[in-house]
Amino acid sequence: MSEKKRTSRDKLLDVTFDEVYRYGYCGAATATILKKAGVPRGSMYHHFASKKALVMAMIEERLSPKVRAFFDVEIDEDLSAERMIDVTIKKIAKNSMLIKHGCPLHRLMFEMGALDDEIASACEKEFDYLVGRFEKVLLIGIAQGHIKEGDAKAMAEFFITSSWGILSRTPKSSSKEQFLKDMEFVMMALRA
Amino acid sequence: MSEKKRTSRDKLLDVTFDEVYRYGYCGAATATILKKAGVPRGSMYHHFASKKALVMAMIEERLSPKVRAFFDVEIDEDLSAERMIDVTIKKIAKNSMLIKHGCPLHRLMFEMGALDDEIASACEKEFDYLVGRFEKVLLIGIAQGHIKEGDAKAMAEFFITSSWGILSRTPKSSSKEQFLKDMEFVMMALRA
DNA sequence: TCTAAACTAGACCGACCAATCTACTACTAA
DNA sequence: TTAGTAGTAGATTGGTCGGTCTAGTTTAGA
Repeated sequence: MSEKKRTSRDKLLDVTFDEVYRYGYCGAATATILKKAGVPRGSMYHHFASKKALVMAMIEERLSPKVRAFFDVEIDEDLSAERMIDVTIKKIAKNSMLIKHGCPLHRLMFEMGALDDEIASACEKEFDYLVGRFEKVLLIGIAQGHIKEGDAKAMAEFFITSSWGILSRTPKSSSKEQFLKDMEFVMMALRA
Repeated sequence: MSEKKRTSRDKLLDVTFDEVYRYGYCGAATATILKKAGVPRGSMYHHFASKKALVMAMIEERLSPKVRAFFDVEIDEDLSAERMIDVTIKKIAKNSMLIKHGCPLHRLMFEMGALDDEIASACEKEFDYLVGRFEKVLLIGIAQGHIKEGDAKAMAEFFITSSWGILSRTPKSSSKEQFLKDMEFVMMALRA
């Protein structure tokens, strides 16, 4: 497997992530992706059967790792659950793209939810992963007595969906300070 | 001003609301809108200068009233603030379109936030209205002692954005029960 | 060195997009 | 009756969309 092969494919995936994040699935044009990646049409359709296939690969190889890197709680048994979540929140707050344009997974999931089952399912899979991770942390928190007793999975889903909503304001009206203030409310609902 | 004139314009606005709600601004095709409304192209461009102008009118004359009808808190000084909010939550929960496809204002605002300033501003105006209404109710709640002391505007923004996030799951994974459960967490953050 | 597969390259295709155009009809007021 | 306006009607336009096609180039193994 040559370096060039991977390079061309990788460029396509990188640019596709950016374009879909910015303009959505419908708004992202293959012609633009091709131009920005500096890759000819034939190469794209050699590597991917269709625009949809390109986006499905992008979800798995770009969006998923990025989202996990930012939204995932790093579990550290030595820390309190509250501290682990706090670190995650601060990490999100530091990423200005997330603050201004929201979570890319949320964007795609919300747009495609009713339009394409396969893309929606791929997004849901990521959502479920994040929920699972947060659930684990919340269970630790409940055991530690820092988090309210109750359905940890439901709490995790509340945490992620409400965070997504908080992050989904217009770039103009969103800010790091606003986000942190709102997340404080979210935590109030979960703390024991 | 004839009846027919209003009928044609109205049909266009009604169908535009549906199509934009379902497929987004980019995904909504004027050809489809025209076909579903049973209105010829010329009529549409007689009433509206462009697709964007059509959507701007739709926001003001359809989306805004609908969103206010569902998301707005009806202020009733005889009730407790908590009860007023509870009525609003129950009203949202009863609307299956909102539960399955999320808030149409949120959809458009999230899609267009970075793509068109005028549409984004029109949406923000509605957001600000809703925030203002909730703020008023929360201030009543604070006075009554049912709601936590604090920045009522920030609380109102938290309430709306987190509700939007909670409502923005895929149609497959969203349900009335899930929504009510999640809104209970939101209220936990606000109750005194 | 030869061959097959992997990959690049971009011209090209029909479908569809928003928007324009000209012609026509219905209504209204002078 | 007539002139002007509001609205209907849909064919047409230029541009963009995702996707196909054929040809050329590079790479890896026999």
